[in-house]
Amino acid sequence: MLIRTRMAPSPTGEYHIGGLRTLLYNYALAKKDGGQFIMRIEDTDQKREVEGAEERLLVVIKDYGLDWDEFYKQSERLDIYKEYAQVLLKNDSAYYCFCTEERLDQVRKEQQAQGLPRTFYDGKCRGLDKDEAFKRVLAGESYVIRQKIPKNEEIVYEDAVLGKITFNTADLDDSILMKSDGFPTYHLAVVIDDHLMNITHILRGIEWLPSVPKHVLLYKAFGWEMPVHAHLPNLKEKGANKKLSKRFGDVHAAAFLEKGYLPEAMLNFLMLLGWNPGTEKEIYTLEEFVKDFSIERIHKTDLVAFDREKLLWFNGYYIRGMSVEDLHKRILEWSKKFNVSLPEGFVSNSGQMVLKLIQERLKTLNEVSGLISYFYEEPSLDMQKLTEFAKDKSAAKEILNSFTELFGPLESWGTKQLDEKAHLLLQEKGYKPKEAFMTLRVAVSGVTATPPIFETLEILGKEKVLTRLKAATYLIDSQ
RNA sequence: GGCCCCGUCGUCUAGCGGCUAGGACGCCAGGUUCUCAUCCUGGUAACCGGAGUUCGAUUCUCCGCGGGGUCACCA
Repeated sequence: MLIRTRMAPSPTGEYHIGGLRTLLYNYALAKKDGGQFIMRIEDTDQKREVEGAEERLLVVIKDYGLDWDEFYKQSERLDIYKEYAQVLLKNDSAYYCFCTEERLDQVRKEQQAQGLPRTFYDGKCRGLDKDEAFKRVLAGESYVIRQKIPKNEEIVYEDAVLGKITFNTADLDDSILMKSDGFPTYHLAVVIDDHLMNITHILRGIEWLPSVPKHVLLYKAFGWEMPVHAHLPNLKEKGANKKLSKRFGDVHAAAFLEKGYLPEAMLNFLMLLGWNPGTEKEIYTLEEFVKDFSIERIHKTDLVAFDREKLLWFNGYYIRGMSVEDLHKRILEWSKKFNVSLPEGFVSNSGQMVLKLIQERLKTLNEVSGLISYFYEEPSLDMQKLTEFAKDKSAAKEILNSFTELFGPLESWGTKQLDEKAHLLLQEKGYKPKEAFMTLRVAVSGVTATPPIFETLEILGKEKVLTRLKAATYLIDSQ
């Protein structure tokens, strides 16, 4: 039997990074043996729908390199849900309920006042005569359809990850299946759709676990076979037992892309949050993951920390592993997509020479600008930094003058020659490597951390280097 | 609070009765070195607690403790 899985997001906001992980697992399970992955938009709550959310969510999923084989929208399937709700009504698994929201609020308040451990529907309409109820419906009275939960019945369910779980229907409420606006609730729609779409496996967040018995009952009422269900641990912030929160950083899948995280790095990071191959392999392409993934190796836990430091490491790892050409191309595409302006010199092919120097220092693409700025614009010099490596101001100035005299007459300008000449100079003048090179580094770049100095000088070019040495010397003189 | 789930280094995890409890990120130290980064080497650090089963429990059972989820005309 071919495996068919699905992802069923609601267009109620920006796509969450945790959703991407669930999607990834479902995707891998289906693709592993040539099955299908289905995308289904669960837009049955008109009130919560956010303008443009559906489109953005589909775009971001594709931006991460994932795709689907079939696509559905629940709002276009309303007739189907109505039809199947009738089946439930007929076989006594559901009933019409005419209670108003005001009355339900009132019931809840009373129950709370009584100090009951939980609130529940009091079953006022549960025993209504069927013909009587139908007449009221025909008369145009507003109604919902509720699931008729059997009293005190054990429901045993086998979770593919968690194992056997037993529920009792006494803990369940007669929840609403069909809303008064004619839209189904999640419980009804999900069961009907998963069945009609031949979904064989459902991997979803563990927050859905409590609704399983309702679904079991629904499958039973319809006489349908229940797909394999498996519940996944949720993502939390590292160090806090809280769901991912903006307070700690990005939570939207799209935001990570904008920051300059690579899809393949993010996917690799996500794969290992709740699953592992049982070997020590941690670097995974999507293809390899699809091949190795299995439900059996999903970790049985309820919360997994989203370690942003490890994500950063993965991203740097993937950046370092790329060819300079590819990385350069990726950075240009990224800057275009997110309207990030880069120096013209960097955008041109010669930018690759600069990129080569900073590649191993890059963790996210948005760090590029900060790391390359002094190659393209004059750095602002800080007197303190400029002189702190030499004995004093005049020593710093002397060092800069020596380098100016050394570089000025040079006809060829390459890393190797510069290196040799500079070291000869140090010997001759008796400068310590650190004081000389750090002073030089600050003078030409404005910062204390750069790629190796001679490579930096080579790319900067003789003209710029001499200009900056002059500027640095002036600065010292002026103070 | 009722119900349900979970519990190995700080974090992600391996482990499926007997291991010096392994790997990765982080952190620390050393090496490379003019800085940063990379890279290499080494190190740090964990079985929630208590009973029970057993010759032997991280592993099985029970209780406790801790954490999480859920109790809507939201998904």
